[in-house]
Amino acid sequence: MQLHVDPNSPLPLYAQLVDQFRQAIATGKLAPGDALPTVRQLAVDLRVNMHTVARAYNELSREGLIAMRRGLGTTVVARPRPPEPEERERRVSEIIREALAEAAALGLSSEEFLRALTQHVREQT
Amino acid sequence: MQLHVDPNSPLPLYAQLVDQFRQAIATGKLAPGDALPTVRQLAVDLRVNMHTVARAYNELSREGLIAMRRGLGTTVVARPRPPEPEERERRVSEIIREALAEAAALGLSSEEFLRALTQHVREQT
DNA sequence: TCTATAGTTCTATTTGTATAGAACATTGAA
DNA sequence: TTCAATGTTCTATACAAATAGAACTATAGA
Repeated sequence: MQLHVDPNSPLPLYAQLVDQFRQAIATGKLAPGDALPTVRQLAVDLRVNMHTVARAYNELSREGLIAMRRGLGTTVVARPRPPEPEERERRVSEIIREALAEAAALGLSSEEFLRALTQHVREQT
Repeated sequence: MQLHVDPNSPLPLYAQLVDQFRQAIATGKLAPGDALPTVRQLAVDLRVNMHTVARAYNELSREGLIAMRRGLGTTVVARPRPPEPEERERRVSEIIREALAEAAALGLSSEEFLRALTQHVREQT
């Protein structure tokens, strides 16, 4: 799993890590039982402070996604509870709205973006 | 133009403002010549400090998107230079990749997301 | 039991964000 | 010229983020 942090981003480092792990777990790239790098190791790899990694892990732990145990390391516990259909609907709309807005900022109409996505999905299969 | 800031977001307030204005300008919601709220006024409206708004405006000014003039106020100067086709291509891919990842985190396959987007676009017209 | 591993806690320092209040500088309009 | 509007600069304070280093605690395995 490739992780990266951008010290110049206005998003705090710990939040960048949380986002990436949350995403990886939600999509199954990290499955329950999988081990995460140790706090110290990841800190060295990313050239980041141990406490910064620990903070990210603690956040994920609070959410119930991972479990940290002294001497043992950290492992994925569970995939997040899937949202209610209504909430899910709302969030899909939000994803679409945001993607279209970003595409528009590049000069793409909704139709053009839809075409690009269609092609992308076709190529994946 | 409706603006909003979330004090609980890990993204700094000034960065939230920059994002929203950059987006509005890029999509044409704010066109060259349009006036932005004054630093003081927007600070009052958003219940945010004057310096926070000023910082956001300064960032946008540095990018050449707006011009601030004492006594006159702040106006949109230009739409951002459109990226080269190659760069544009790359960024569209990135938008797609991210949207699909977020959709996947909600349990949607690429095909399901494509279907949702198709429907969304149809409804817009 | 001993030891290495890995998370936890503590203190301290630096930097960035946000707030507050005040004063200053420039501009257009009265 | 005078004034109000608007951005600019300055000082100060509070808090969060990030870093650094050290010591502590729980665990599995030799």
